[in-house]
Amino acid sequence: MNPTGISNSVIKRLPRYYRFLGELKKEGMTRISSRELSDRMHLTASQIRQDLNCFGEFGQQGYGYNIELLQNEIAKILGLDKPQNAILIGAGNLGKAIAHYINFEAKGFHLIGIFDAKESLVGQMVRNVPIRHISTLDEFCRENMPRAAILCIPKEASKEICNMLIKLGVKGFLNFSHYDISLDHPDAEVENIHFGDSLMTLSYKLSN
Amino acid sequence: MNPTGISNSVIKRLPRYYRFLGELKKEGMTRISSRELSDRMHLTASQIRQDLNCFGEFGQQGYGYNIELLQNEIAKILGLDKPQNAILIGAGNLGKAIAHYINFEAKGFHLIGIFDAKESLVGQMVRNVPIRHISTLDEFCRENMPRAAILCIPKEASKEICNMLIKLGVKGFLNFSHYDISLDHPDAEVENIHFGDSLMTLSYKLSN
DNA sequence: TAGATTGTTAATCGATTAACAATC
DNA sequence: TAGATTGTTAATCGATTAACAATC
Repeated sequence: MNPTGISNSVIKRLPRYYRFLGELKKEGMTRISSRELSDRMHLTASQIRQDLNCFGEFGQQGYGYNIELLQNEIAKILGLDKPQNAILIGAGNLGKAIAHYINFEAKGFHLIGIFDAKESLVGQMVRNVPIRHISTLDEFCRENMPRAAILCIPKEASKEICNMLIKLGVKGFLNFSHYDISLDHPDAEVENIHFGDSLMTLSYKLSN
Repeated sequence: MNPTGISNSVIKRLPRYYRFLGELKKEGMTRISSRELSDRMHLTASQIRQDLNCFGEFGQQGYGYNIELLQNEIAKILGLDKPQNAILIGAGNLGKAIAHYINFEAKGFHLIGIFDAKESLVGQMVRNVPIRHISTLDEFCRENMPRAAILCIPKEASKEICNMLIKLGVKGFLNFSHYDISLDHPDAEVENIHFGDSLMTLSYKLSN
């Protein structure tokens, strides 16, 4: 369970609902029942209704759910309507890929700065955001107060930078490094993405 | 539950055990009790013992676990000792980042090919693996029989390529695209990595 | 032998599914 | 009104935690 009282399992499913509803909208559909949505997403209708009812009553008996309306509600629940400032640390291949391909605005964030330790990268623009030198991070944060940081740097660097960012008021992390933020900072909100772990899990599944 | 009878929750924790044991080894430690490991990893000792006992009896009463031995056992369980051939589809920023930074050999795989639709990339080497044109994928697979594919391409392309790869004998996917492989191919092993979903989850946590 | 710590069973907790009355 | 489908409560299932006998 979370501070909000909603279980993590439910929250983790919300983005997928959001995506599916977006596709249905694109297909020109306007309403859908929990039953039909469950068929499409390969879940149970029960689960969908339970999940949604954590946040309110968005459907109508005998009718189902209005797709556009429901998608908007989920957007609000996820906070997509109030983007928060985020910075990206590390402009190597991975950092650049993130900066290039992720539509931050559509995911609830506003990318306001990119930082790297490599002088040669400083000044380059990625999607209208300039890469700055890591030595200017402190000052930048004091001025711009980002709420979230995306860590695309190695483990050792992450520990130090993360410590600093938390002192500067950063509350959440999208963490690509192997540094285990929560161990040192139990109150930080962290989403870990560990490619290596996913590969090993896949290896297990393919080996057994 | 899995074909192997081990629950997914357990399997997902194995890579983290593996990483922690590696660090303990680096620190020069040789043994550890479930209690001390649980303190370091912020889990319960019970859970650690339960998890490990799914696969065998690796500890000793009154002593604990031998770190090196346990790490090796987990490596075997994960299949890291028998690397499987994998190919990477899409050599944009993300694909390149993956090819550059991930130590495939250490994660149970052997990267044998990289493919892209962009002619200008063809022939470039990434870590000794040449980028090939996507039109040669079919032939390459027939000759080299890769077991796994990493999809770093957009949703639409993924659907088509994935279909083809499964026909060519690919069994597992590390999927960065929004194409929902399991819906069309229930028997494929899939690990999804959706940056966007993780960002939205983070947005939720920072908004509530 | 006494102390420590495992492997394993039993108890608890939480998440998912089923059922159904309420209602559009 | 009758049919459909929700919201919600109850039942089931699975995962985590606690307890403890076995044993090094």
